[in-house]
Amino acid sequence: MSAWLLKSEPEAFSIDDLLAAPGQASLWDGVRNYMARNNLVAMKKGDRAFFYHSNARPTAIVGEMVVLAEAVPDVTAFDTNSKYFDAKSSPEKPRWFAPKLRGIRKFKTPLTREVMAETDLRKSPIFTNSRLSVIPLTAADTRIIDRLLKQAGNL
DNA sequence: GCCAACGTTGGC
DNA sequence: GCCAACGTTGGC
Repeated sequence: MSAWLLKSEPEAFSIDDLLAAPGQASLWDGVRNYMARNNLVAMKKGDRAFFYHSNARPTAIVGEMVVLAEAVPDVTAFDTNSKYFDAKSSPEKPRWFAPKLRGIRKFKTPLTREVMAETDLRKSPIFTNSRLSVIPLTAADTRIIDRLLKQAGNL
């Protein structure tokens, strides 16, 4: 089982939006970056995922999720009215995919980027590739995150 | 709001 | 296939 960090701008889709959705679940759609897509497709049912608020104050891990269903073609790419429309993706030959995530909890004390930067997480793509919106976490990364969350009383 | 870093596009 | 120009992301 793997763990992931998924970024979203809270103005577009926040942890509160996820927890308010039916079944506290939502497709993670609209991702239009190949590396991020490959990571979305690699996510397996039951994997852990951390919800990260980007372009926010503060930027932080704000909650925890679980992968409910593996990625299916992202239908927003087929919708000409969607801001995620992509003419190069079709139902016959989909280019973009979306897994389904379920929110488990929102953390009382978000784990800020600032705090993460003081640890070996500095070596993770969270810091070395800050533009990647779907990030695989190593077992070591996950241990650090769990430790920090525990310290802050979130787990 | 600025801008660095990075990804994508398109001319050649 | 290279690379300049351009667009976007996301930290600050």
